[in-house]
Amino acid sequence: MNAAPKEPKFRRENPEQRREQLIEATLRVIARKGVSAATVREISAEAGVAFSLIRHHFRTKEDLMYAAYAHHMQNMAHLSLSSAGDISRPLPDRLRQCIRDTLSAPVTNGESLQIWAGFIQMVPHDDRMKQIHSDTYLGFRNTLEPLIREALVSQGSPATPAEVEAKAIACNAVLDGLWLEGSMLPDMLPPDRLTALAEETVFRILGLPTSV
Amino acid sequence: MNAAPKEPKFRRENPEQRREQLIEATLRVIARKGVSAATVREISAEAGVAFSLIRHHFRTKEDLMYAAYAHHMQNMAHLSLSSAGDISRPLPDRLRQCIRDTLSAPVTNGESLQIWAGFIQMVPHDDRMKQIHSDTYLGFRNTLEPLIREALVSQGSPATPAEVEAKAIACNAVLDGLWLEGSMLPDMLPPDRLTALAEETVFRILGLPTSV
DNA sequence: ATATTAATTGTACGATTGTGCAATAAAAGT
DNA sequence: ACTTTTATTGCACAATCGTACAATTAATAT
Repeated sequence: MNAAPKEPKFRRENPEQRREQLIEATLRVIARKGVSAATVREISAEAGVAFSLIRHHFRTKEDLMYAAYAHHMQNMAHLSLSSAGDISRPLPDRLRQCIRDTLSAPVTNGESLQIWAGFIQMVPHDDRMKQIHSDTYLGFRNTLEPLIREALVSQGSPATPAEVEAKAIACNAVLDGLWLEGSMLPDMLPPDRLTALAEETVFRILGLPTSV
Repeated sequence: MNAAPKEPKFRRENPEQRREQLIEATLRVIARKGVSAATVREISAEAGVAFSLIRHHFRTKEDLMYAAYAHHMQNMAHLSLSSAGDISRPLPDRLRQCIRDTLSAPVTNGESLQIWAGFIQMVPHDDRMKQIHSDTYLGFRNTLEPLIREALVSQGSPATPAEVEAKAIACNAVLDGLWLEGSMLPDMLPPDRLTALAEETVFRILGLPTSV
């Protein structure tokens, strides 16, 4: 009788894609309502699936959190430092680009901070969180260090490993601090202002000419 | 028969003191196990009282969280900047003292960071948290600014309001960033190292002589 | 001593949580 | 067309959450 093509009740997704959908739904929920609101039911509703599906793709909810944390951190690091290795551009340009990328959306952004803070408070209580944390943090600094070394060398400044490390930590701290403040008080500290402040401070730390 | 003095089953405490006990128990629990573990039952166990007592001293659990957040922030600010106003000491000394107080325990400290991160993620979703946040943050910067201004004036540097504010933000960012990193990686960045890095960077930002 | 006050306890309740498991159905193989 | 596979759903469950409220009991006033 009825030859109308029945609409399928759900789509079978590639497991890998589905995992990513669930991870991204998790991050959206955390950004919007905080970690405490990131329940399996809320997340699955955000992803448009039944809440029991989560446990088919992730052994526990914790596993989903691990995956979401790693995903978010790798994403932030990439957004911040993707221009660091572009050797076709002059050094100060690259540095400026990294500073700008770090201190404007979506990296410097209230939602990113929310996600970060939510995860950070789990780190001390969980070994796998610790692992993800130190991996991504050291990855960030290891990408930044060559830039610092190059800057010091170009100035004829002493570029001993100790010196490079110290300056890298200091520059990293400036970026972290401004990222923090810019994310929390976006009206008071818009991206242009943050970028200008960071450039001047970083260049001053490195002894580079403060271009004007 | 038995004239043994009955041991009272509990002590009636001054409400004000009890409130503070509960607040401090809350902060200990959050520091040790994270916000999600800070349930009324866990907190009251930490304080050594029945869990239903909490709701006699705080209208809701949220109210307890507000009080704990404000308490923690005021405490941190005081620990960090208590020497800022001591005009009997020369400026560089005061600056150095504030830097050291900020970048060593108990301010720079994994547990303080835990507490801070736990509360920070509540800020965007709650107006009273927002209020507490901006109050304490601006309070911190307003205490730091006179120090910056004094430093600039002592150097004969331009100390226009805009200039002072910019330098204050930069110095604040350095402290925030190093506080963050030192709290997360205490082994890699012990207080002495943090303090040395901060002094050099802050003095360089302000154009003060980098004493050696 | 006795009465009054309110800090404290004990228990119960509905809501929400992560998880377990059987039923269903979409997609791929035959 | 039929079977197989497994992604997906739907429902139930115990545990834990914040809250409500009546019963205690320490402390104070009379």
